[in-house]
Amino acid sequence: MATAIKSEVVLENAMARKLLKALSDPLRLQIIESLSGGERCVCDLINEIGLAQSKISFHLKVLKDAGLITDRQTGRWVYYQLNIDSLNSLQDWIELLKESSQKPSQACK
Amino acid sequence: MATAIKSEVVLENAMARKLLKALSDPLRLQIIESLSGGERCVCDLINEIGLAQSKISFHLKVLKDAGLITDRQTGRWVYYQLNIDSLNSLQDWIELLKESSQKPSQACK
DNA sequence: TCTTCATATCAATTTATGTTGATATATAGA
DNA sequence: TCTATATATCAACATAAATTGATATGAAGA
Repeated sequence: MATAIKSEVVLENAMARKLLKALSDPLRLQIIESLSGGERCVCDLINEIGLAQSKISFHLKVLKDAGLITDRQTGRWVYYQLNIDSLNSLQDWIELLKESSQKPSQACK
Repeated sequence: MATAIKSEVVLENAMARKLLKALSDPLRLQIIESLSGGERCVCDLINEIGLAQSKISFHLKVLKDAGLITDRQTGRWVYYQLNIDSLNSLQDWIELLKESSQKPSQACK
Protein backbone atom coordinates (compact mmCIF):
# COMPACT_ATOMS: atom_id res chain seq x y z
CA MET A 1 0.00 0.00 0.00
CA ALA A 2 2.82 2.35 0.78
CA THR A 3 4.42 1.32 -2.49
CA ALA A 4 1.44 1.71 -4.78
CA ILE A 5 2.20 2.82 -8.31
CA LYS A 6 2.65 6.57 -8.50
CA SER A 7 2.43 8.95 -11.38
CA GLU A 8 5.81 9.19 -13.03
CA VAL A 9 6.91 12.71 -12.36
CA VAL A 10 7.91 13.89 -8.92
CA LEU A 11 7.08 17.51 -8.39
CA GLU A 12 9.78 19.90 -7.36
CA ASN A 13 8.85 21.93 -4.35
CA ALA A 14 8.68 25.11 -6.39
CA MET A 15 6.18 23.55 -8.77
CA ALA A 16 4.23 22.02 -5.93
CA ARG A 17 4.01 25.40 -4.29
CA LYS A 18 2.67 26.89 -7.50
CA LEU A 19 -0.03 24.23 -7.63
CA LEU A 20 -0.89 24.71 -3.98
CA LYS A 21 -1.14 28.45 -4.30
CA ALA A 22 -3.18 28.22 -7.47
CA LEU A 23 -5.66 25.94 -5.73
CA SER A 24 -5.84 28.08 -2.62
CA ASP A 25 -7.96 30.84 -4.10
CA PRO A 26 -11.76 30.62 -3.81
CA LEU A 27 -12.47 31.89 -7.29
CA ARG A 28 -9.96 29.55 -8.85
CA LEU A 29 -11.44 26.68 -6.91
CA GLN A 30 -14.82 27.55 -8.37
CA ILE A 31 -13.30 27.42 -11.81
CA ILE A 32 -11.65 24.09 -11.08
CA GLU A 33 -14.92 22.68 -9.83
CA SER A 34 -16.72 23.93 -12.85
CA LEU A 35 -14.09 22.33 -15.07
CA SER A 36 -14.40 19.08 -13.16
CA GLY A 37 -17.79 18.84 -14.89
CA GLY A 38 -15.94 18.77 -18.20
CA GLU A 39 -14.38 21.11 -20.68
CA ARG A 40 -15.64 24.70 -20.69
CA CYS A 41 -15.05 27.77 -22.77
CA VAL A 42 -14.40 31.07 -21.04
CA CYS A 43 -17.89 32.31 -21.82
CA ASP A 44 -19.37 29.26 -20.08
CA LEU A 45 -17.31 30.00 -17.00
CA ILE A 46 -18.35 33.65 -17.06
CA ASN A 47 -21.98 32.58 -17.16
CA GLU A 48 -21.66 29.88 -14.54
CA ILE A 49 -19.61 31.87 -12.09
CA GLY A 50 -21.06 35.24 -12.91
CA LEU A 51 -17.96 37.40 -12.69
CA ALA A 52 -16.07 39.86 -14.84
CA GLN A 53 -14.39 38.41 -17.90
CA SER A 54 -10.98 39.88 -17.12
CA LYS A 55 -11.14 38.37 -13.68
CA ILE A 56 -11.89 34.92 -15.04
CA SER A 57 -9.15 35.25 -17.64
CA PHE A 58 -6.67 36.34 -15.01
CA HIS A 59 -7.35 33.32 -12.85
CA LEU A 60 -7.38 30.94 -15.80
CA LYS A 61 -3.89 32.15 -16.54
CA VAL A 62 -2.75 31.45 -13.00
CA LEU A 63 -4.25 27.96 -13.17
CA LYS A 64 -2.70 27.31 -16.55
CA ASP A 65 0.73 28.53 -15.45
CA ALA A 66 0.55 26.14 -12.54
CA GLY A 67 -0.30 23.29 -14.90
CA LEU A 68 -3.70 22.62 -13.40
CA ILE A 69 -5.56 23.23 -16.63
CA THR A 70 -4.90 23.08 -20.34
CA ASP A 71 -6.49 25.03 -23.14
CA ARG A 72 -7.30 24.58 -26.78
CA GLN A 73 -8.66 27.10 -29.21
CA THR A 74 -11.44 26.55 -31.73
CA GLY A 75 -12.36 29.56 -33.73
CA ARG A 76 -13.10 32.38 -31.36
CA TRP A 77 -13.51 30.11 -28.37
CA VAL A 78 -10.89 28.88 -26.00
CA TYR A 79 -11.77 25.71 -24.14
CA TYR A 80 -10.21 24.90 -20.81
CA GLN A 81 -9.88 21.48 -19.27
CA LEU A 82 -8.78 20.20 -15.92
CA ASN A 83 -5.43 18.44 -15.97
CA ILE A 84 -5.88 15.43 -13.70
CA ASP A 85 -2.19 14.56 -13.90
CA SER A 86 -1.35 17.68 -11.96
CA LEU A 87 -3.66 16.56 -9.17
CA ASN A 88 -2.03 13.14 -9.16
CA SER A 89 1.38 14.73 -8.93
CA LEU A 90 0.26 16.86 -6.06
CA GLN A 91 -1.06 13.85 -4.20
CA ASP A 92 2.25 12.08 -4.74
CA TRP A 93 4.13 15.11 -3.50
CA ILE A 94 2.07 15.08 -0.31
CA GLU A 95 2.69 11.36 -0.03
CA LEU A 96 6.44 11.94 -0.08
CA LEU A 97 6.10 14.60 2.59
CA LYS A 98 4.23 12.09 4.74
CA GLU A 99 6.74 9.34 4.10
CA SER A 100 9.70 11.49 5.03
CA SER A 101 8.01 12.18 8.34
CA GLN A 102 7.51 8.53 9.09
CA LYS A 103 11.20 8.01 9.61
CA PRO A 104 12.12 7.53 13.29
CA SER A 105 11.95 10.96 14.80
CA GLN A 106 15.03 12.60 16.20
CA ALA A 107 14.88 13.44 19.86
CA CYS A 108 14.61 17.13 20.72
CA LYS A 109 16.93 18.10 23.56
CA MET B 1 -9.11 1.02 -5.31
CA ALA B 2 -11.38 3.97 -5.78
CA THR B 3 -13.10 3.00 -2.55
CA ALA B 4 -10.04 2.58 -0.35
CA ILE B 5 -10.50 3.57 3.24
CA LYS B 6 -10.08 7.30 3.67
CA SER B 7 -9.43 9.36 6.74
CA GLU B 8 -12.71 10.07 8.41
CA VAL B 9 -13.14 13.78 8.01
CA VAL B 10 -13.89 15.36 4.68
CA LEU B 11 -12.36 18.79 4.41
CA GLU B 12 -14.54 21.72 3.60
CA ASN B 13 -13.21 23.76 0.75
CA ALA B 14 -12.44 26.67 3.03
CA MET B 15 -10.32 24.49 5.26
CA ALA B 16 -8.65 22.84 2.29
CA ARG B 17 -7.78 26.26 0.92
CA LYS B 18 -6.23 27.21 4.22
CA LEU B 19 -4.07 24.09 4.12
CA LEU B 20 -3.09 24.70 0.53
CA LYS B 21 -2.17 28.30 1.15
CA ALA B 22 -0.22 27.45 4.28
CA LEU B 23 1.80 24.90 2.34
CA SER B 24 2.42 27.23 -0.59
CA ASP B 25 5.02 29.42 1.10
CA PRO B 26 8.72 28.50 0.77
CA LEU B 27 9.63 29.31 4.34
CA ARG B 28 6.67 27.40 5.72
CA LEU B 29 7.59 24.45 3.56
CA GLN B 30 11.07 24.55 5.07
CA ILE B 31 9.52 24.45 8.51
CA ILE B 32 7.27 21.56 7.52
CA GLU B 33 10.23 19.66 6.14
CA SER B 34 12.21 20.29 9.25
CA LEU B 35 9.29 19.07 11.35
CA SER B 36 8.99 15.99 9.20
CA GLY B 37 12.26 14.98 10.89
CA GLY B 38 10.40 15.00 14.19
CA GLU B 39 9.27 17.40 16.86
CA ARG B 40 11.20 20.66 17.14
CA CYS B 41 11.17 23.61 19.46
CA VAL B 42 11.18 27.09 18.00
CA CYS B 43 14.83 27.57 18.88
CA ASP B 44 15.73 24.44 16.90
CA LEU B 45 13.90 25.80 13.89
CA ILE B 46 15.60 29.16 14.23
CA ASN B 47 18.97 27.42 14.23
CA GLU B 48 18.18 25.02 11.40
CA ILE B 49 16.57 27.56 9.14
CA GLY B 50 18.64 30.50 10.24
CA LEU B 51 16.03 33.23 10.18
CA ALA B 52 14.60 35.83 12.52
CA GLN B 53 12.63 34.50 15.42
CA SER B 54 9.58 36.66 14.78
CA LYS B 55 9.49 35.40 11.22
CA ILE B 56 9.54 31.78 12.33
CA SER B 57 6.87 32.43 14.94
CA PHE B 58 4.69 34.17 12.38
CA HIS B 59 4.81 31.25 10.00
CA LEU B 60 4.34 28.70 12.76
CA LYS B 61 1.13 30.49 13.60
CA VAL B 62 -0.08 30.27 10.01
CA LEU B 63 0.72 26.57 9.92
CA LYS B 64 -0.97 25.97 13.26
CA ASP B 65 -4.09 27.91 12.26
CA ALA B 66 -4.33 25.73 9.18
CA GLY B 67 -4.08 22.61 11.30
CA LEU B 68 -0.83 21.43 9.75
CA ILE B 69 1.06 21.42 13.01
CA THR B 70 0.33 21.14 16.71
CA ASP B 71 2.23 22.54 19.64
CA ARG B 72 2.89 21.67 23.24
CA GLN B 73 4.67 23.71 25.84
CA THR B 74 7.26 22.43 28.30
CA GLY B 75 8.75 25.02 30.52
CA ARG B 76 10.05 27.82 28.39
CA TRP B 77 10.04 25.76 25.25
CA VAL B 78 7.25 25.25 22.77
CA TYR B 79 7.53 22.13 20.66
CA TYR B 80 5.89 21.90 17.29
CA GLN B 81 4.94 18.72 15.50
CA LEU B 82 3.65 17.93 12.06
CA ASN B 83 0.03 16.80 11.98
CA ILE B 84 -0.04 13.96 9.47
CA ASP B 85 -3.83 13.77 9.60
CA SER B 86 -4.05 17.13 7.92
CA LEU B 87 -1.97 15.83 5.03
CA ASN B 88 -4.19 12.78 4.76
CA SER B 89 -7.26 14.98 4.68
CA LEU B 90 -5.74 17.09 1.97
CA GLN B 91 -4.98 14.04 -0.14
CA ASP B 92 -8.55 12.88 0.29
CA TRP B 93 -9.84 16.27 -0.68
CA ILE B 94 -7.81 16.13 -3.88
CA GLU B 95 -9.09 12.62 -4.46
CA LEU B 96 -12.67 13.87 -4.33
CA LEU B 97 -11.83 16.61 -6.79
CA LYS B 98 -10.43 13.99 -9.14
CA GLU B 99 -13.42 11.71 -8.71
CA SER B 100 -15.91 14.45 -9.42
CA SER B 101 -14.14 15.07 -12.68
CA GLN B 102 -14.33 11.44 -13.69
CA LYS B 103 -18.06 11.67 -14.15
CA PRO B 104 -19.12 11.67 -17.80
CA SER B 105 -18.29 15.11 -19.04
CA GLN B 106 -21.00 17.40 -20.25
CA ALA B 107 -20.70 18.51 -23.80
CA CYS B 108 -19.73 22.12 -24.39
CA LYS B 109 -21.77 23.70 -27.16
C1' DT C 1 -13.14 45.26 -45.80
C1' DC C 2 -16.03 46.34 -41.85
C1' DT C 3 -18.28 44.82 -37.80
C1' DT C 4 -19.04 41.80 -34.09
C1' DC C 5 -17.78 38.74 -30.70
C1' DA C 6 -14.55 35.91 -27.52
C1' DT C 7 -10.68 36.33 -25.09
C1' DA C 8 -6.32 38.36 -23.44
C1' DT C 9 -3.72 41.97 -21.60
C1' DC C 10 -2.62 46.24 -19.35
C1' DA C 11 -2.21 50.23 -16.03
C1' DA C 12 -4.04 51.90 -11.92
C1' DT C 13 -5.80 50.81 -7.73
C1' DT C 14 -7.01 47.99 -3.73
C1' DT C 15 -6.31 44.29 -0.71
C1' DA C 16 -3.70 40.61 1.35
C1' DT C 17 0.50 38.75 2.92
C1' DG C 18 5.18 38.80 4.61
C1' DT C 19 9.10 41.30 6.97
C1' DT C 20 11.42 44.03 10.43
C1' DG C 21 12.71 45.66 14.74
C1' DA C 22 10.83 46.46 19.12
C1' DT C 23 8.34 45.21 23.04
C1' DA C 24 5.51 42.00 25.94
C1' DT C 25 4.73 37.69 28.44
C1' DA C 26 5.89 33.96 30.98
C1' DT C 27 9.08 30.52 32.86
C1' DA C 28 13.32 29.18 35.21
C1' DG C 29 17.07 29.77 37.97
C1' DA C 30 20.07 32.73 40.98
C1' DT D 1 12.73 39.21 43.87
C1' DC D 2 15.86 39.95 40.05
C1' DT D 3 17.76 38.46 35.72
C1' DA D 4 18.07 35.69 31.71
C1' DT D 5 15.88 33.15 28.22
C1' DA D 6 12.12 31.33 24.90
C1' DT D 7 8.47 32.63 22.46
C1' DA D 8 4.60 35.58 20.97
C1' DT D 9 2.79 39.76 19.46
C1' DC D 10 2.60 44.29 17.53
C1' DA D 11 3.03 48.50 14.54
C1' DA D 12 5.21 50.20 10.56
C1' DC D 13 6.65 49.10 6.33
C1' DA D 14 7.53 46.34 1.96
C1' DT D 15 6.07 43.24 -1.38
C1' DA D 16 2.91 40.39 -3.86
C1' DA D 17 -1.55 39.28 -5.54
C1' DA D 18 -6.26 40.43 -6.97
C1' DT D 19 -9.67 43.71 -8.92
C1' DT D 20 -11.31 47.14 -12.11
C1' DG D 21 -12.27 49.32 -16.29
C1' DA D 22 -10.25 50.06 -20.61
C1' DT D 23 -8.09 48.68 -24.65
C1' DA D 24 -5.88 45.20 -27.81
C1' DT D 25 -5.99 40.99 -30.61
C1' DG D 26 -7.71 38.00 -33.64
C1' DA D 27 -11.39 35.00 -35.68
C1' DA D 28 -15.98 34.88 -38.12
C1' DG D 29 -19.50 36.48 -40.78
C1' DA D 30 -21.71 40.25 -43.53
